[in-house]
Amino acid sequence: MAEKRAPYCETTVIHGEVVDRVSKMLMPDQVTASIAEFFKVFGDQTRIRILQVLFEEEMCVCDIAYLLNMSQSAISHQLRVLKQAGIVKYRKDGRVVYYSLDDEHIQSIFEQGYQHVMEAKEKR
Amino acid sequence: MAEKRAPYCETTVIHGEVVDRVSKMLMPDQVTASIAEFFKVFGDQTRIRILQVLFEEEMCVCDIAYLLNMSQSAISHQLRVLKQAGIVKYRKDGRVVYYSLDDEHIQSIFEQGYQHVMEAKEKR
DNA sequence: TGAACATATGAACAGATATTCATATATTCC
DNA sequence: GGAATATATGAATATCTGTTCATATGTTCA
Repeated sequence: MAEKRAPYCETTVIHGEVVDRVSKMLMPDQVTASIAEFFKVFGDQTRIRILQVLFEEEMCVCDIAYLLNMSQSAISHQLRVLKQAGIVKYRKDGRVVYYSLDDEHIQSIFEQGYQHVMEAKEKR
Repeated sequence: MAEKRAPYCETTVIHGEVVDRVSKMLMPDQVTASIAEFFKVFGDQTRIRILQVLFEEEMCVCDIAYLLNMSQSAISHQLRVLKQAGIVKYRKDGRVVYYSLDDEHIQSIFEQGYQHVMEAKEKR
């Protein structure tokens, strides 16, 4: 049984056994923080649009900016976020920098998000 | 060929053919916005921790707050976000409200995030 | 070497977001 | 009915985040 109360909900543990059992299965905070950090990258429309473009083809910064009708700077900033998350990689050819996907799982995750959105649409 | 330039990168379309082809495959903004909105929900550690708890078992607000050592209010606010995103559902039993998962795909998406994080760890 | 150009980056600002605090709502039990 | 309790919610606040703007970096080409 849970012996002590946290600073909150101090009056009673409503379901002590359940709490005890699940508390043993919790991931370290470091892991849950990393997972949240990873998904945060997908939680921005600009980055989703960039990824969608890169699913189709490797592409340079200027062309992405043109396609999405956004500033080169904005795209460059977001590509850095994607790069730091290990989601895209780049290669240089002269002064042109080509970005492409760096993780096979990304497309699958993306598609599951797309599916969820589409199913939610049907329900309405 | 792309005929006009966007307000940005006005000088040249670097790869006109690529841009033209991909531009025809872009999803509507409404869709990419929804996808980003969906993933945004996973982009918060508290919500990730709540989901992890609910993977194990249906649970009431007070117990979740206790388990995660957070205020009842904070948990309640986040459960609302999860509910509005169609990720969790609830049932009432007296004054106790039990939350559980409302989408089978969620666990799969979560696990892919977990895998990515773990693989990223190995690479270091 | 210098002009042109593709990209990167730091600072600043505006808008979004998570938690706290106070309080409302709704249910149970005496 | 009234006290206790589980949850929900609105407002306020502090922090985070995305874009813009100005500028730096690095490459090409004349």
